Amino acid sequence: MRLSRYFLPVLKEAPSDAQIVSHQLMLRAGMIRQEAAGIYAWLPLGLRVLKKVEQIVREEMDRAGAIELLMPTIQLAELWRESGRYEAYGDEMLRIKDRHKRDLLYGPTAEEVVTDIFRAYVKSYKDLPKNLYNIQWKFRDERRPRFGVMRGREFLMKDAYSFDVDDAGARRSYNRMFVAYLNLFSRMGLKAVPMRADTGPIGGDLSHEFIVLADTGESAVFCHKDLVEMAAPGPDVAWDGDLQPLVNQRTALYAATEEMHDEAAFAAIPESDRLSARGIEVGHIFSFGTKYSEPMKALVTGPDGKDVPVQMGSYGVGVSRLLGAIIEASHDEGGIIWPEAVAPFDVGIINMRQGDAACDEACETAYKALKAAGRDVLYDDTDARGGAKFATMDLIGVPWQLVIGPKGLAEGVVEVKNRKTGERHSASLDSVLSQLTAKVAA
RNA sequence: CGGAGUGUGGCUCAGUCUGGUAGAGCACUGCGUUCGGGACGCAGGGGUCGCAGGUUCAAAUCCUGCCACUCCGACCA
Repeated sequence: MRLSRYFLPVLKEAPSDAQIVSHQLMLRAGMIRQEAAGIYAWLPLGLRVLKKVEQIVREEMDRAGAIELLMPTIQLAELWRESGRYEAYGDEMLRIKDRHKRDLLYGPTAEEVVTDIFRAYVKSYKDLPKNLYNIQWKFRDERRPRFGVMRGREFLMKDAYSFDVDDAGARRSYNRMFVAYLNLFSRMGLKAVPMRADTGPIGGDLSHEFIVLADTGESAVFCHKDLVEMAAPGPDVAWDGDLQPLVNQRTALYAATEEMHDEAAFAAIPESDRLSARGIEVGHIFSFGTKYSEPMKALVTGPDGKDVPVQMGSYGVGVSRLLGAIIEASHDEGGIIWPEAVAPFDVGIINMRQGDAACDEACETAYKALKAAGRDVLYDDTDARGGAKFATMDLIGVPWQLVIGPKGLAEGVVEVKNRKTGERHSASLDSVLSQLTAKVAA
């Protein structure tokens, strides 16, 4: 992408409405624009990152055996009356009527819809287990939206729903999501710690929140230090085998949010291993049995010929919230430091002297070569000064910055800078290009 | 929903107390000089001062009502 043709409205100063660093940086980097409290337009740069985060979530869900579908944002009130949640959900639910005065709502979650879909088609235990997920916009009319996309009213959520014939199957489904979540957050450069959680209005008895540690997090958290440094299991686990040992490895160590905190259990940990911090909830998984299948009559016929309500679980990831969480966890004075897996661009080209024939030519060569190698490239071909170009690249967090200017070219070299470490080195354009194009294969 | 605060050009803000022709910096346009970490000069464009009503010769400024946004709390897959 040539910056001169792109839409990247960066701000030198942070709008005064933004209080926390991720919100300020998202606004300054031209990623989002607020349209109303808790409602944001995703500008081109923000959308790029959102799509990359979404794709990682999708890949890890698919790997764990979940199947993607897409459910509507607008749902029928009738389904929620069946489950009993239409009245219970309260003002957080945005309720609307169509031209026939029929009660509709903008979905805050999709247990009812997915249960309706499931019950329409699945009748036998032989079709189980199943896990259906979608990545769709949700709306919750929060009393107090805040912190930009961290607690928006409209937000993008991945929500998966598992269906099993018995408790043991439901447990296996839960474990698959547990492990998938560890991998998924790890791929985004996040250290997300699973913590025992309250099940809230969703109900059920088995639940974990996945918490990213950050000073600006909304909840206080307490855990064993080892949990934070524990590496993710990786993609090659036995997805159809027994994942319980992997889960136990984590759940054996103390970890709880404020609501579930047990002071005595925490005190039992050696003091040097205790971690008391703040965190951002980026995922939440539940196993809740027949809470919905029973009232909504989602029944399957078991091996004994008898109909039983299906055992369900639901598994959420706040996709749009993750962008805020990543920035909270990874930034400096200059701006955002994107982990390479989610960076909006892989490489930035800085033309230090736009209009200089030799500079322009070298930049064009680099731009074409990197694009041909499949890299996402942002070429700053504007006539801004070098300093401003560096500032923009740093602000939006481009991991690799290729600096091409008349001074270097006179000596036959260009410069490469790493956003995260700040390290730079000079080399010939050819060798730099072979390095930067090779990174994509790695 | 309780408490606190803020609405003045795209952004950051001054001006409001004490009413008298709407300001600055950044950004934007033109010309010129510059050019390796957010340049400089000259000349420009852009604002129903959140909305509505009231007081007054005169309202960004005073009064009343409303709206929006932010923060703290409560709340919260």
